Parts: sequence; structure tokens; C-alpha cells
Amino acid sequence: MSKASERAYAEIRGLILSGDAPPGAPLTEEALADICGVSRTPVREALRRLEAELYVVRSDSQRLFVADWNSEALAEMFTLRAMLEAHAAARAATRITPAALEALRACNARITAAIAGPEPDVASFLSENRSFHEITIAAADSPRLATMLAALVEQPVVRRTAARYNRTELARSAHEHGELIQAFAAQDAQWAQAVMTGHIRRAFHAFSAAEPVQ
Amino acid sequence: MSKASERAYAEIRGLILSGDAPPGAPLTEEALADICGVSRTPVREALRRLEAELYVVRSDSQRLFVADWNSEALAEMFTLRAMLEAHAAARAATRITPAALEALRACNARITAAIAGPEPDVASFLSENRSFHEITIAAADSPRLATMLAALVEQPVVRRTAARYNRTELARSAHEHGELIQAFAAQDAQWAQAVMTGHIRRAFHAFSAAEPVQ
DNA sequence: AGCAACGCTATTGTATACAAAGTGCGCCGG
DNA sequence: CCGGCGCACTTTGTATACAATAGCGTTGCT
Repeated sequence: MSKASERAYAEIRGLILSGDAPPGAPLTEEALADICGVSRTPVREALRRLEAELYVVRSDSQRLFVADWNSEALAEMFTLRAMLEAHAAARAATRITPAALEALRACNARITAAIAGPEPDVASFLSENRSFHEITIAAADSPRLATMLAALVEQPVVRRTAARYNRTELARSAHEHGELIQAFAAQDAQWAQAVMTGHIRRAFHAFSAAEPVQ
Repeated sequence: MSKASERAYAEIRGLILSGDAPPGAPLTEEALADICGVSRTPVREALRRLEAELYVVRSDSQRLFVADWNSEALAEMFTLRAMLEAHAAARAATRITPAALEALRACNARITAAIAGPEPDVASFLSENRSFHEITIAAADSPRLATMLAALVEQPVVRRTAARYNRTELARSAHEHGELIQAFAAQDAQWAQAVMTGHIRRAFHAFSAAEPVQ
């Protein structure tokens, strides 16, 4: 995406996720344009995107407000993500190329390394974890699925989940990735699906155990 | 959505679905603006939406083309729809209100009536069928799920499927709706999920049996 | 005093003009 | 003749001005 539009998107999303724009707060295009330092045009595009991703909701007539994500909505998000990403894993199992499989192995090796030291490198973990899932989704080779998952996987949520993980849980996460790689190598769709389901749902419960949202 | 923007959306979508804009054809904002009789601004919004729904794809650098939906893509669409809509049915089973249940009964009664005569009223069938599924999805009470399904259920596809149904199959469709209502009344999520899965997958195979796309 | 209608204002929708960026073609050089 | 460079043109991105519309307050009438 282009520069101003992308910036507006990131900026507004940041306002929402940081809580500066609390749930229910009205969002006017002009005010946001001022804040972002761009004109209304890219702001409008950013808002459309945020609306599609349900960060903002459109009221009775076309006025936008910050959506409130209660715990129920988060639970549904994780459920949908588990369902779809497990399906992606199943597809990937029978489609993945040797090169992608190797990339996953390398990725997970870096994850293991990141959490090996006395002080886990959470930043690296997150970055590599993201790559791992992206490679998997790409291997599933389904644009629709990829689009849907992109709207579903919120990195701030992932980050908070990882922040909640202790060393043991981080290691278990890496272990699950390893098992997923095995399932892919065996081209066992059901196995891959099951492992991914557990992987995401465990993340959900780790997340839920964390302090309430905001 | 507003008037010009909505019109542009419908117009462009029509061009794509009718085949006037064949898969792979480049789409320029200005040309579309001329065709639709509006300016580029609403056309851009329409294109964003169509892009999110994967009617059009954005090439290497920001140029738009008509996406081609091969049979593989259609299969994946049906698979995703079956998965998500079955999940919606499962949620609906434990959440549906008596009023919504009654609305479903009335809806299905109208469907049954529409296919009762010597010449099935396919238009009514389609309209009521759409209502039936919309009520179900609304009863699931999950905005995210609703958004995703909206992007997945293409009415032209549904229409073609129904056009392929003979009287027996139309009746079977209504019967499946009836069973779904029973599952809802019993608040049996698993049952509802299974019935919906079968309902969609049968539609998929009826669709696949039809002549190739375009 | 309450209700309704009017008009003002705030906000979104659309058009257009301009800026930037990428593509393709042609020209020049090897 | 082929390849690379550069310029022109096409296309998209952004800003701004104007139009339409919905909310809301105020004022006047009952």
C-alpha cells in the first residue's frame, strides 16, 4: 500500500490498540487527518480497511466509532483463527514444497535459539514465529484463506500472548512447531490440522489467563 | 453505502461476473469511472471492496486485474463456506431466540410453498433461501463470522447452484432447512453443524456438476 | 411548558486537479 | 542486430474544494 494511506492505517490502528481512542469513541475523518498529517483521502481508505477488520464500526448512518472488543469477541477470534489456520495446515501438509519445509525448519531453529539463553529473546521469537505461520499459510496456497487469516491474526494479541508465556511455554510452542514440521514432512493433513488446532487454542488460553483487556 | 460508490461496486461486479471483463483483464480506475458515470473516488472505494472479496487482484505494483476463479478456487470457497457456516449454525443452535426460530420456520414454509407448484418459483426460492441463511448467521451473533461469510457467499454462485437443482433437489434443500430448524429447537450444536455442512457441500457438488465456469 | 419545525453546523460523499511512480517504447550505442 | 538507457505517457496516490445529508439546538407556536 502507498505511503500516506499506510501511515494513516498504522496511526489510527495504534490509537485504537493503545486505548487513546477508547471503545465507542467517535472517529471523524478530518480529526484523524490532522493527527496523521495527511488529507482525508488516505484516512478514508485506512478507515475502510479498519472497518473490514472490525476495528471500527459504522453507526446508523455512516458515522464511525471505535469498536469494543470484549472477551467474547476475542474468544471468537481465536476460535475462528484456530479453525482456519488448522485448515491451512491441513492443506499445507499435502502441498508444501521441500524448499518451504526447509525454510520452516530454519525458522524454528532460530526460534529455538531465541529462547535458549538465560534471558529469552522475545522480540526474535515473535518475529520468527510470525514468519513460521506466514510460511505455513503461504504453503496452503489459498488466497482466500490467507486474506481471511490476515484480518484475524492481530499481532498485538500475539505479542501479549507471547509476553504471557514463560520459558517452558515458549519451548512448548517451538516443540509444537517441530511437530507441525514432522506432520508436513509426513504429508499427514489430519495430524497437521490437529497440531495447529492445539497450538492456537493453547495460545488462546494463555492469553485469557492474562489480565483483562486494557 | 452511499449511492455512487454502491453503484460503481455493483456495476464493476456485474462486468466481472457477466464475463464482459474476463479474468486477467486490466482494470483502470478512469475507464471504470467513465463506464459507471461517476468519478474515480467512488470507483476506488468499490475496487478496494472488490479486492477484499478477491474479485480483483492487485499486481506487482498497484495495478488491478480481474481475478480468475478457477474450479480450484471455487472448491476452496465452498469448503471455507461450509466450515464457517457450519460453525455459525453450531453457535446459532445455543443462542437463537424463539422469535428468530419462528422466522426461520416461516421462511422455510415460504420456500416449501415456492417449490410446491408444477413450476417451481426459483426467484422466490433464492430470495427466501438467502433470508434463511442470513437469519441463521445473525443468530450466531458473531460479527466477525458474519463479515467473513458475506465475502464468501456469492449470490451468482448460489443462483447457478439453484438453477441446477431439479425439483427433488430443491425439496431436499427445504428438508435440510427443516432439519436445521429441528436442531436449533433442540439446541443441538453438533447436529446443526453437521446438517449445515452437508447442506453446503451438497450445493457444492450440484454446482460442480453444472457446466464449467463461464 | 412541551412539541414541532426550521435552520445551522458538523460530517461524510463526490469530483477534480495535481503529484508521484511505474511501464513501455524508442533511440542510441555497442 | 541486440541490449541498455532515458523519456514520454499511462496509471495510481493525494490533496482540496464543493455538495449533500444527518444531527441537533433553538425558537416559536400551541
